[in-house]
Amino acid sequence: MSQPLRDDDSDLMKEVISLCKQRGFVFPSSEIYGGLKSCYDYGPLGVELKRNIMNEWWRAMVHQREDIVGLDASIIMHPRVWEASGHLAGFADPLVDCLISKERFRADNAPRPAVGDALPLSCSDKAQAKAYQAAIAEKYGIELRREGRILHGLKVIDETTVGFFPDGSEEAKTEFPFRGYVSPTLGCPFLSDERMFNLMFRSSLGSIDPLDEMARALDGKALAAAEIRGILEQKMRETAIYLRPETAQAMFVQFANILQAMALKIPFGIAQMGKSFRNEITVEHYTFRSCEFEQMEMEYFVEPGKQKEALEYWKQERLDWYLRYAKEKSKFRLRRHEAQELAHYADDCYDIEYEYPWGWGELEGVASRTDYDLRKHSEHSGVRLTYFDQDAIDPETGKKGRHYFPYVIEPAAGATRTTLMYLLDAFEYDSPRPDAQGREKRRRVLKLHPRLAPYKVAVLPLVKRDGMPEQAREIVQEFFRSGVHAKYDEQHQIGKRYSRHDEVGTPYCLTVDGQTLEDRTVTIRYRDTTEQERIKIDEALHVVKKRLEEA
RNA sequence: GCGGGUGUAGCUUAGUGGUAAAGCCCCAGCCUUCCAAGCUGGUCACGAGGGUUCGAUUCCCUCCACCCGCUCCA
Repeated sequence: MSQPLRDDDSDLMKEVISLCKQRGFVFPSSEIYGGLKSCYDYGPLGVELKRNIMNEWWRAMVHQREDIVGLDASIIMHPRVWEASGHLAGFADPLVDCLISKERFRADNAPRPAVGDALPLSCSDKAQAKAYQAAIAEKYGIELRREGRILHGLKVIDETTVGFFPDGSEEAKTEFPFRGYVSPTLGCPFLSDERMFNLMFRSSLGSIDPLDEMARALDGKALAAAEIRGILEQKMRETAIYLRPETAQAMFVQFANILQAMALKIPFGIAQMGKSFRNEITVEHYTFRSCEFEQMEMEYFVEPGKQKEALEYWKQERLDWYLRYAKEKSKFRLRRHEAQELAHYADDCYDIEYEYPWGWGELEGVASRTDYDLRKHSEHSGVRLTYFDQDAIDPETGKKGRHYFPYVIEPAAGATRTTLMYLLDAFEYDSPRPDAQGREKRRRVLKLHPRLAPYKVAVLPLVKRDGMPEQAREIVQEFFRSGVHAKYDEQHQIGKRYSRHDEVGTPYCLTVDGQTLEDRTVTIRYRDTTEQERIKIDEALHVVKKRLEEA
């Protein structure tokens, strides 16, 4: 029986991060220069794992069905793509810091008290209330009345003014500018300026440095900061391009080409995997949230009205896909978005979530995107991005033949997240058991699904003599030729080699021993049970392939 | 970005105002015929930059990175 790591999962992340670095799965990016925030590199084993995961996705989404085709679009697209999609405007969130409590929040989601409302500041406890009371007195010269953990005295006068009303007073003693909202936790109107955090990476296309243009535009002018910003923004825009914040848009932008080239009939899908980039406000949890990440997205186009059943289908299909390779099935769930949680383009959405060591977090969003994207791109480009269905009845004319914007169901998965998730899922310490010397040892093993494992098979001479290495090399060559990723290993004693392969998740070990030289048989050892069987050399490749196929 | 914590070898840890110890790993050799054995030898570290000091890994400052919250969402 396996047991969870220690008492809880709190050290699981540490263990996995450490293993990843030790055994070549994931390294901090640019580490010799001190690392770079949230950037990680996939090492020799990590790249295999991530690739295997992405290949499995591609296989399930594209190769194993007839209604989905692939795309590999340029990461840099026309800037107008992002105007049309709403990312240029909508992807910039106005963020504000509360000057008293220091909490950071989105201005558009903050509570908006009405004119005439009192603004009690609710602190977490008495001590905090006292501290905030003092801070406000010092900064703004007003003495709020404290009642337990609440501070009283502020009131909204009109849309742009709050006042300090000492006890019993009808007249505001002091007035302050009011933004129309307060900080969510404290309820405080003393706020920093709104700052836009554009989540897209901006660069410029073209070999001419836009800085020269900017310098010329500003030369000799005495301007205020806002005016300078306006000019710079203008000059920047002329050559600005953006790194895509999602792979999805290319599939809408290429909708007409793909439809035409492939003669597709609705319902059909377009799938794409690749890098995306977002200037996250905060990065966290190792590779879980980073500015550069990899996605596996598919846009599934359906007739308007059929989106609900397609959503039902895809949310289940995608959950099943994760479960197919997972060890702990109970750590997955579907969670439907609340109405106010939905993005502006969505009419419904499910998240596929995994219970990470820090709690439930998203792996994939399966969103019902309506016809928003195709409609927008059609408006902005002037190109008709509708589908003509000759059998459908046009609801307006009642006749056969209908042009419409297809509705879209989008399963959007995080490939980097999925990679982290399967590492966490596979990581395990076996129960302690005595080793050959009778000492208690716990086996550290990555119980990755065989098709995800970096090495499929290790080929090992039992000892480094008597022709065993030669025989083993012959066997491993056969695997190389057939494209099954194999590893020849002759260092250290056999037990150590087994456990090293357990640690990186190699599901099968083939061992050449004395008997091999007599009857051309080898032992095959299974990672999860450590049990062994004897098989013929000539069957080894077939046996491994079959196991991989059936796993 | 703000608040709190952390930073010594590939990994896990010890330690000191006089340039550092161990276990595991790794490398070479001996030994070894199935689950991290043993023996011998070896490589490798005080996150970066300033300051205080005769002297800093240790004290101070700044930066960088990581972890935990606020926020985000693939």
